[in-house]
Amino acid sequence: MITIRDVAREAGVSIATVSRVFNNADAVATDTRREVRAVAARLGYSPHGAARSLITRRTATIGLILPDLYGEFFSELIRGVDHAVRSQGYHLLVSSSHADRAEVDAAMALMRGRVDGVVVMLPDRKQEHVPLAPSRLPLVRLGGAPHNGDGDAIVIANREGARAMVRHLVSLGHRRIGVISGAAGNSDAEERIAGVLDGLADAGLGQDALLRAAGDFSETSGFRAARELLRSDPRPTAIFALNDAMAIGALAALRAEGVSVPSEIAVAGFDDIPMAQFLDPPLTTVRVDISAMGARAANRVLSHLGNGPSGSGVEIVPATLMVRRSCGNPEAWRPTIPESLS
Amino acid sequence: MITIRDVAREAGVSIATVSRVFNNADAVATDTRREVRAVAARLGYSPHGAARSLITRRTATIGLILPDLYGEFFSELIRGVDHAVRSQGYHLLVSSSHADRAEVDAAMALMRGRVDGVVVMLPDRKQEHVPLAPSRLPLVRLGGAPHNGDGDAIVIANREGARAMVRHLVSLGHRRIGVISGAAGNSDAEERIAGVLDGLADAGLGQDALLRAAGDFSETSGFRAARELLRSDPRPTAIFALNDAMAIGALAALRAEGVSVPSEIAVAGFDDIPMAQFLDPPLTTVRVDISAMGARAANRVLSHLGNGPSGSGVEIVPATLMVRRSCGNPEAWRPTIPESLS
DNA sequence: TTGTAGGCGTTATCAT
DNA sequence: ATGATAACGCCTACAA
Repeated sequence: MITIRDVAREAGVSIATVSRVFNNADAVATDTRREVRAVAARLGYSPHGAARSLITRRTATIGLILPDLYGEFFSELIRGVDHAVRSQGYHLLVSSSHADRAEVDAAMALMRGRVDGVVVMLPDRKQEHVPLAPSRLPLVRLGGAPHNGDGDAIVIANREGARAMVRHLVSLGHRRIGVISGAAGNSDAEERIAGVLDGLADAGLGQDALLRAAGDFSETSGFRAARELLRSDPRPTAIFALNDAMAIGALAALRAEGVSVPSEIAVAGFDDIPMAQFLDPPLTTVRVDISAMGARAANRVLSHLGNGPSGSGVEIVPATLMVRRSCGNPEAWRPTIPESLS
Repeated sequence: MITIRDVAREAGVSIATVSRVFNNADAVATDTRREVRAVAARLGYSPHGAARSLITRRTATIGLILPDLYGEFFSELIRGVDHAVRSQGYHLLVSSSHADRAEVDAAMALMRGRVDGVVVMLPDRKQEHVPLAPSRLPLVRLGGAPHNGDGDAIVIANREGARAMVRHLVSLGHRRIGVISGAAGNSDAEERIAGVLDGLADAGLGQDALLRAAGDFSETSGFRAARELLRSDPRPTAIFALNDAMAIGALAALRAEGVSVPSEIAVAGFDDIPMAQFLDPPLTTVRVDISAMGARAANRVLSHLGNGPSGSGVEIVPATLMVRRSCGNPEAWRPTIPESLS
């Protein structure tokens, strides 16, 4: 390994000077600086991150802890976080597939001395109160319930979004709505259920307008749940899956059963799967800008590190109702075509 | 910050002993070990990563450098890499959005002392010969051309996949095939073009069977290119977009123009967008297991670090032709339904 | 079984 | 403007 010493020796200066050059300290003669840079380039030297952060007490890295990495949701999320983080000169340390709280704690412990702050998405509701005690790192929670005691958080407007969807469905004349719920204990799912109830209440409809079927956010569970809903009598005229993956599963089930969508049964989803807009039959969804959510979380952490404007508390990311028109109509595709081409 | 000293003092032992406990050294009395663990837990101590890796000369982290993070491709990729890496107790440092070689080099320099090895996906063909010189890290290239001088690499069977697709299209009777090419200079795209030519040659067809339109792997460019292909006379009976995103753009264009798919014009794609199978009109694609590709790359790096079986050289990930039947037929959806449910 | 001490590569504080 | 040197938190011979 080639160290700062090698550069110093080769350039005929002290290591302090080399260090100054690489830290853009001003008190270095222009000639010296140029010489050092040249030698460093020739030797292929670059500072050692670990050594630097040991003395500096900053790693220029933020950690991202996720429950799982599946589908476009996390792709978007990581992209948002990465973008925000890099724009401030930080690195991104990703750790995913943490099914329970113990694993999250372990991941956080492993991150000590590797990151300056961390964005955490908890896998489960009952594990939502993050222990700020052991970890003294700036921490921002991502997703989950809005009111969650202490700490910063970026959460989705789950309740409002679901409420808007139900109101929309009711306005289309639906009086019997099947809801495919999310993973048990998942607070995003629970918030959305609450929003569904809100929406029904808004419309003055009772619980009999609601048929529930259990899902776990997976496509397979959506397929299964939709088939179950079809067996109820009378069956629903609309199915609202609490995330897009399950909505897609539901579409597959309806197609398999020969049910036409949306004329016989309308299908709605929730989340952000950009490609959902290309699906046929059409899927009305509540869209969330996941990438922006990730960026906000990252910026929040960075703000605690002294970068950018500071903020704290719970921030809510809007969930917007996206209505798709019937699919046979070319107009329905219009929104997917860039403005400049239409 | 709470250090190993604090634990040592509190537990009434030396820091060496505490260190031994945390490194599972055997030469520690059971009582001592238990006591140290208890104190550490009470104090919320965990070893400092930077300090540890400074002396250990290993960071237990591997880096992943990517050109961009868009769509499910990278989600899958990261998932594969993350999984492989974590199973060996390593962390994952992600750095994306590197549009050109200079940025890749910068990212690699920044990673010195932060990672033990690195997986790099180059943004561009002419930048494919990675400089192993400055970086002494184990490095595995991901994607790109198979024969690329020195170094390890995991690449997609681009040529074979594209060839299979063309042969398939020809076997369906298509004699005029529009190809939407990929980003200029992108070697995956170039390999696929070569495969297309192979396929035509196999069928004894000349260049007149091929209509080319330029794309850049974006959905928008696919839309634009498809519209261009429609204007040619005679127009193609099949359109093969060199990745799925462009294929989706092409579908939108055909729909906008009122062309029915696949009866009037068949559309084919390339890559791995799992959701592509839910699209209607149906999209025949060459599927690549991106997640597995990421895992292989990671394992290759890890093998150079002494974990698992060693290997070297270029490894090729298969590209499989996935044929979708007509969409009006419920059978077409069958493959998307889990076995256990059908 | 446990403690002592040197050093990992860098930055920061003093001198000069 | 530059150089010596003490940390930073930890691991690991070597001693005890």
